[in-house]
Amino acid sequence: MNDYDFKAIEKKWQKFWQEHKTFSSEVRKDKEKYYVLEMFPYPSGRIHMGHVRNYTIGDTVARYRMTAGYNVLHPMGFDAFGQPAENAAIKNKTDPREWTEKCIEWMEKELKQMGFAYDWQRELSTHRDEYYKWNQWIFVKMFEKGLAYKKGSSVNWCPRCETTLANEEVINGGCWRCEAQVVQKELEQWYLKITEFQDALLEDLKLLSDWPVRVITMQENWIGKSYGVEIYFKETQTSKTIPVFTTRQDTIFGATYVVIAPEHPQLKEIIKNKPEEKKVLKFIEKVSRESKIVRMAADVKKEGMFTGCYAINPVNNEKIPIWTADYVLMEYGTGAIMAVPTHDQRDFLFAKEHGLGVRLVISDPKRPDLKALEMDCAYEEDGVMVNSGNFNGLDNETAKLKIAEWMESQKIGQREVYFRLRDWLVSRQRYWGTPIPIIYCEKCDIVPVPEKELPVKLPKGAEITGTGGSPLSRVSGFVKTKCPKCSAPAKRETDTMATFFDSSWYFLRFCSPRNSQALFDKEEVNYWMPVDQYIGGIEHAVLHLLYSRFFTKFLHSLGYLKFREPFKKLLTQGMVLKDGEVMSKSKGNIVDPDAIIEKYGADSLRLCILFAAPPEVEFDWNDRGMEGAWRFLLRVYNAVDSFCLLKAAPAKNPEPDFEKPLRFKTHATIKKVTEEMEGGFKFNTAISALMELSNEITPALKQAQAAGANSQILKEAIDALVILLSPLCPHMCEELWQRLGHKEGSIINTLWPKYDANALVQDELNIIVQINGKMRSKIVVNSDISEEELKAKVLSDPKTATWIKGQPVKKIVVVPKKLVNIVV
RNA sequence: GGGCGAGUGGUGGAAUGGUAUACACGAUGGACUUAAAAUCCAUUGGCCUUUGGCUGUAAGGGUUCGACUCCCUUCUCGCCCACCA
Repeated sequence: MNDYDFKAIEKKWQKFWQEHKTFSSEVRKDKEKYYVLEMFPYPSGRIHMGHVRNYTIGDTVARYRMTAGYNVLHPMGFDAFGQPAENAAIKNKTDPREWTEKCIEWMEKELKQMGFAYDWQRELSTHRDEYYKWNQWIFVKMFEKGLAYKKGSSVNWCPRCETTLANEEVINGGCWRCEAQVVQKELEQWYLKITEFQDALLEDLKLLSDWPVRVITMQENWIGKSYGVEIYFKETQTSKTIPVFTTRQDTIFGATYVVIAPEHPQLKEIIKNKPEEKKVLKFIEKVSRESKIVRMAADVKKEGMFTGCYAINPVNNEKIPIWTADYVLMEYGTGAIMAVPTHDQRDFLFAKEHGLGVRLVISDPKRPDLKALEMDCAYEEDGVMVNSGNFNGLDNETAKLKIAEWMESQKIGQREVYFRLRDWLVSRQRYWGTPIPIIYCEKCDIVPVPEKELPVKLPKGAEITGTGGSPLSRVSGFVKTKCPKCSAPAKRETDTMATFFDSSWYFLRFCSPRNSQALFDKEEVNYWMPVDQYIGGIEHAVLHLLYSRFFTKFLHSLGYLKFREPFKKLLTQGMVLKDGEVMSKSKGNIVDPDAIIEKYGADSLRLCILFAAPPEVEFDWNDRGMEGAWRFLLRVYNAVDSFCLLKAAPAKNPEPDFEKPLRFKTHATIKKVTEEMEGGFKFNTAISALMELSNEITPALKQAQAAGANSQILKEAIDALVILLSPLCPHMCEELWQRLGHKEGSIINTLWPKYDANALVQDELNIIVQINGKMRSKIVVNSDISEEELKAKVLSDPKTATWIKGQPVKKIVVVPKKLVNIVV
């Protein structure tokens, strides 16, 4: 029926690319570099539609850049450490390494089936010691700089995974991986001092103008820098200073009580020997047992009690009660607040519940007569200062500055900046990860493993049960070692690193993946980096992208990198849903890419997924889309096939009437598709433009067939169609390109076409005629018509005249080359 | 509660101040066929008195010669953050 044997074509070209190393890359100073990277996958064994979408977008960008003459780096690897391998080990008694290697093998095969233009010679996997050796190297460097440190504190603990979690890994109070409720646990753990770079991480977001705004906002919120004042309240009995942090120092005259976090170290001191002591201690005990999630749930009533103590408000020497309550967190600010019920909703609710005082200090311009006692919610907006001593009458924004300055001069407060960002808890009680390269010696304390002894290899044969802490602690041959400093018997650290550590610098390793002397070659990394276009899921907006920026800044501070930001441009692609839901095994709504490739081929799948929606929008998978993609490819294939059968054009090419419009369409399409490939990335509209071109080629081809001869304009259109489509559907286009007479090499070595501006100049223009803004007529005019001639022509148009009906013309608006609007 | 985004035919979507619904899917009718599939052709927002006209981009208002597009109000949905003082 048809000859488009996609199976044979796809196999043929995949083999060709592999044999000719078409996509291998090397540093070349004579060409402009372009590094395009998609977030590397966890090797689960099978690729899913999310991968297909992510990697098709990246591949299209990469292939376009290759064809456009750039020196392109487009690598692929595997983020191979992590829990699924360990879970499989527990369930099936398999070795995580074997399981992972097997999965990688399957996955590579599937990726190759999609025809992605990767430089496979650069492939890496984080579970190999040649890679994780450099994880350990980075860790040691951080340790030496004081940026990797161990401390005991209350940590996030997933009871199901039996391991610690970073703050970034706690989503809605649950584990990011298994969704189990996270609890707090007192543990001694390793942290990375990401806060060392908090200012740079926030400030340099300004350099990322090509990142989606929402990712920037999410990172800003996560870092959470707030400017405020630390105000010194004095406890009346002990005269101890209790600093509180506020961003609303303008409301200080409205403070009617102070709240101190239950965990606050000063709390136990000030309540000593007070009648309330016992009750308060009981409350502290109760809160400490509560999980953070329960405590922070929005709908839970805030609990608290009076401590029996009082504090002096330093601005007016007022004596106000000190309370303790679970709505104040020890981790943020100073762990104590001044409560202003009239201008903070949380304080308002708490004050109402416990009958605490209220005083209005900022008046609402919309309700100037409002009284504090009549309020039904806090007024948190701007307004004019009242009941605030010398500051009355000022607007509160001005007062903020004046009060801060005045407090500093009186030494009752100090301007401060607080961040929400916390250091990164990086140790995990897992087997399948990078061993933390640390040795504990009784004499020398914590000693990092010297560089020449790296890597600390992950031992084989550890018993993985999923319970009872770090599996490595049960491998005695691993634990027992000698102190590198004093050679006394010592013990190894048995925790492993969070896998986000591995992925925080892999983009650097791709620049020199086989280097055994260093984590990367300095020259190569500074040639290829930063990544010009990074593509991945929005779910990494904070986690992976923030950590990667942190690592880049760290290595930059050591002088290894010349750049401060790893990813110049970021595209966050939308999810692929099925029936409005995320595809998952448990829901049984998985669409298997393999089955689709089997039926329609990889090119159709690539086209379908790009045509379905713009890349950043999520879309619902529909099998019908495949039919449409398939039909289009078939039409293109058949068109090129029939074109090849035509005789070459005679020396004197007769000009069939299709030629001029076809040439216009060809060059308009080149323009449109090039713009989208360059950075617009609306592949869906690029594809529709290609379909339009194809729709114009079809009748032109019929005419040429009838005439029995070729046409240069038709040839140009067909060539353009094949090249412009090649980044999207590479196999078929390689094949067609060859049939069109280009016998040598790959289509990526052909230069991407440039549009001819002359071809886009039209002799005649369609002008829209509007009466009072409504479209009433269309006229065709010469493109060089003057404005006056155009007006005259429009007014003489009979159809226009019937609409004017002799009414006086008030105004004529002319939009050059587009329309004329007559106002009557 | 805060932030960001979105709302357009039966469906995915196009148009970012100038012909609303490009391109496709689906549907209907026709050609081909013994038949079906495939393919090709035609129609396809709604309404009407149908060679024409009215109306129409969540709802209402505004700015403009002209608004899906800009501004204000309201509604709905999605995502992210959420006792951060």
